[in-house]
Amino acid sequence: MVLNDKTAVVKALRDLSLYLQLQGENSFKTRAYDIAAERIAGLAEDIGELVASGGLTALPGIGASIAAKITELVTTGAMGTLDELKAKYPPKVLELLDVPELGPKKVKALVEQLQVGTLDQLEAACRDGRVRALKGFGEKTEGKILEGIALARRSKAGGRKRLADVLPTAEALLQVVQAAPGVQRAALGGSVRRRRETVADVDLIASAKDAAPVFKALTSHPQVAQVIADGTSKASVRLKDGDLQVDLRVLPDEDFATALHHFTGSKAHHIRLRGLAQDQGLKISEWGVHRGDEKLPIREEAEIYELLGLQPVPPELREDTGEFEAAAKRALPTDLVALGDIKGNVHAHSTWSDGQHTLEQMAAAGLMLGLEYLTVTEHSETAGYANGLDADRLKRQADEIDALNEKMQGRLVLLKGIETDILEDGSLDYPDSVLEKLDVVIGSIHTRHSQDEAAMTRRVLNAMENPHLMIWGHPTGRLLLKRDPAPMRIEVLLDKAAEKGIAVEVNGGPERLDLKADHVRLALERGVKLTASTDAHSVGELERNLPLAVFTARKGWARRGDVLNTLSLGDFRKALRRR
DNA sequence: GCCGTTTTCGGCCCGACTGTTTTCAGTCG
Repeated sequence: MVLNDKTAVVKALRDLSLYLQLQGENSFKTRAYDIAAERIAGLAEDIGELVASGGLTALPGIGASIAAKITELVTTGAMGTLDELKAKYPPKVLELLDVPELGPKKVKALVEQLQVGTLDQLEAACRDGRVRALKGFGEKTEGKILEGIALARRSKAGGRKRLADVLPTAEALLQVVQAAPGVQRAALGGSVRRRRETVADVDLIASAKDAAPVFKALTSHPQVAQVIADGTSKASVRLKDGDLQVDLRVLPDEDFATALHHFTGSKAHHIRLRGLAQDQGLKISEWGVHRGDEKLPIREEAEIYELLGLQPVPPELREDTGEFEAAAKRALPTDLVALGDIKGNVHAHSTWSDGQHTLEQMAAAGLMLGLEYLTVTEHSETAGYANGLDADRLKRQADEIDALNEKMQGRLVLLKGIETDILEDGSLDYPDSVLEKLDVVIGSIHTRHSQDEAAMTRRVLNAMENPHLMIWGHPTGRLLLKRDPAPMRIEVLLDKAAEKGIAVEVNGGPERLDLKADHVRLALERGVKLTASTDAHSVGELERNLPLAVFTARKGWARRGDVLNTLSLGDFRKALRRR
């Protein structure tokens, strides 16, 4: 085993697909590599173990050929086929594909006929007018490529944005569309609706008899920087704020459900669903479900699934990661946790440590949100950077909590807790004599994220041996688009959490969403309970972060009963009782 | 390249929009 790195395998497969596309290879063949890449990306198991056990070909979409290439990469650190292809092209050729308007065919022409190999060279070729001289290119394409180059340079990080950063804009634009003249129904679609943790654009779907005024409402909006496309059923714009692309579709109301379904995706989900439809002599597109020339009336999305003998699939679950198998057996969860199920806030900070608002302000905000209880979990002593509490200040805070609880007369109850650091050796940051007095003990890692996998795993295993640990906070420590998850054997740790009855947090901090949805599923398979936590450092975050935690839990197939803070106060405390 | 209770060969989701075209290719989602 030379390269036990899942992301490297995924990247190699994706790159291989791109190079083969540049070669002009059969699209079904290149898609096979993309499908395999997605399969590996969604994999929870250790790629090295899978290779060693020979289990790769058991995965759908991975046959002998791709399995051999993955095995080669993992065992030798290189993939011969990929290296040979790379050698045929300029080293940075794939970044040309990041330019909107440029796909494999156009890039191939540019590389072969103009010897263009970098964004800079492509820009120069456009400015010299050499691009427009190529067959299939013209003046307009040249201009669009120039714009695309600028865009590609601006969004080097792959162009994806955090869900939390896009959601407010998306919801505001939905309101703009809903308010447009003649709109009957309107909804968000795409990866925003599926609650992907990062999204590339915003999809809006609306129904109206006359589409023109609806398109106008979007294209004339003051936030719009550029209108990319403006057709009879679709308009695309780019917003001033963050280069965010927004696509709007407007259709007759009879097509709304199938259009919404279509533009919700995912692509992988559609490919499976349409394959199943074909088997039954049906054709599904955004324009409806057809049997031959007959168009079947579809009023709601659920009818599409029922027509195929499937249980309707909630948007968050439409990723082709097992939902079809479950839907065929009618085994999909029908009680995914929802925002309205949450009775208490877990994980909050105040001015006692690094929060922005006082305990009283946080309590008042919790009350306004209709919560029954709120766990006060400041940082612990070692977290000096966050004004962590020593045992003495923790005691004084307890007095303030007692006073506040008395004042609120049970309308909202503050629970005494701590977010203790899990120290480098896995010990917690306070002696048992302090921890045993607390209602809630969250253990989190805040330092030394760079320990290797074995050390990090041992560290958390040790922490879980502590009978006072109740909740494992933001388990992997990742920061979306910023910091990778800490290396750790997540399955081993979730096994341990299940054994010890430790709950695992789904942290709704916009940058965290940790556990992530894939890991939530792993936890649930083991019977581990979750908390949908806000990790709120201000009253605003109490409200903002809870939906994000709930969305992430839902996307991981969490049901109401899997999430401890759906319980009322008494049951929540019982569920957290120390071992 | 993957896959298979009709198939080990012959399929593989489907359509809109744009620009370069004289009927369509490429890109996108």
